[in-house]
Amino acid sequence: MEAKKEEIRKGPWKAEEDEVLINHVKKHGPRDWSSIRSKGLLHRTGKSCRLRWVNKLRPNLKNGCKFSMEEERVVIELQAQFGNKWAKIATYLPGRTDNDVKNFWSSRQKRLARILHSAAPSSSKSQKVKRDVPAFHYVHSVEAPTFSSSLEEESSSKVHSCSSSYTENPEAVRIMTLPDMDRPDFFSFDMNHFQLELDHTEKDMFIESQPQVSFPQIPEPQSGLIFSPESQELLSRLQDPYFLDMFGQARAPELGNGSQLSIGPPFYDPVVSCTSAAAMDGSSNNPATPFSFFDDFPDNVFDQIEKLPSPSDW
DNA sequence: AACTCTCGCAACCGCTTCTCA
DNA sequence: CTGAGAAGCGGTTGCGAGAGT
Repeated sequence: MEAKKEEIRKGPWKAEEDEVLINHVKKHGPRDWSSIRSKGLLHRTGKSCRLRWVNKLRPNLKNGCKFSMEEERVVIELQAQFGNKWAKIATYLPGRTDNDVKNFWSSRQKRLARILHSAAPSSSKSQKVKRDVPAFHYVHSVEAPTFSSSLEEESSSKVHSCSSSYTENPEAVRIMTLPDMDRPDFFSFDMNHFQLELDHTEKDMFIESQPQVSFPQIPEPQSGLIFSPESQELLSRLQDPYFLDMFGQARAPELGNGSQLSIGPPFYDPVVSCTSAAAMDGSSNNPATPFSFFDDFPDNVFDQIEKLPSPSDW
């Protein structure tokens, strides 16, 4: 008649269960998870109880609060430094759990992968759907691409200037790069590279502060490209310095030169950041503030980017 | 209005590491 | 030292909500 003692409940937690779990923690602290079930308090595994506590019930969690820009930055940099050590990364982000960080990262990666994949000529069929061609004016391109291991040398590679508003944002460092993907199928366009033009001052600053990486090149734009304001905004984000971190370093956490990262252990107050009006009311994209480059990539941002010849052709 | 797609999130699974008898 | 159980961690899955068609 009554449910078997062995029956283990799964799925979403009820408020009553949460209450039982909270009471248990009040009495015994966040441990002895298995005893919750063995005492018959809940028909959940200890593992499940622990997870529920850690991810949802623990005090001071920032549930329902989007990652602030600063948090994004931290995650990107720490992921580059530590790899997928979500629990470790989460310790730098008070109020965030490893699950939060993991979900944040994977969803952004997925979005980015989709966007980049849609840039591939072979997959262009799937990209037309949502938006019109973005407006983005390439003013000119200069010099031919060169490949070298030196960033200084790279700075003379093929670059493009553009008329988007990013040029007015001194915070924006103007390089984007793509990951050195170890999955050959990640891009079907043969790892063509991207690079945007630096103005000299900022470029020099960037060069001084960044590791040397092989810079992808922005494919030669077709003349007269016009991108929507939305895409211009996106493209401006692509020039965020942390874009470089994410792609250039994220895949090489074990590199000995992780010291090139600019951050150290906990260095900001994400709670404050979370509770700021901008973070809470969704206005964090206020153009007056540093942008969050991950947000809202238009699906077809790379629609007009042409395939480059593979480096072996150069 | 119905359907599809994408995203964010919660929770589970399986493996590894830790603790303790 | 060793083995069993507990705890921790990273990867994956499933679902609901919202936006787009």
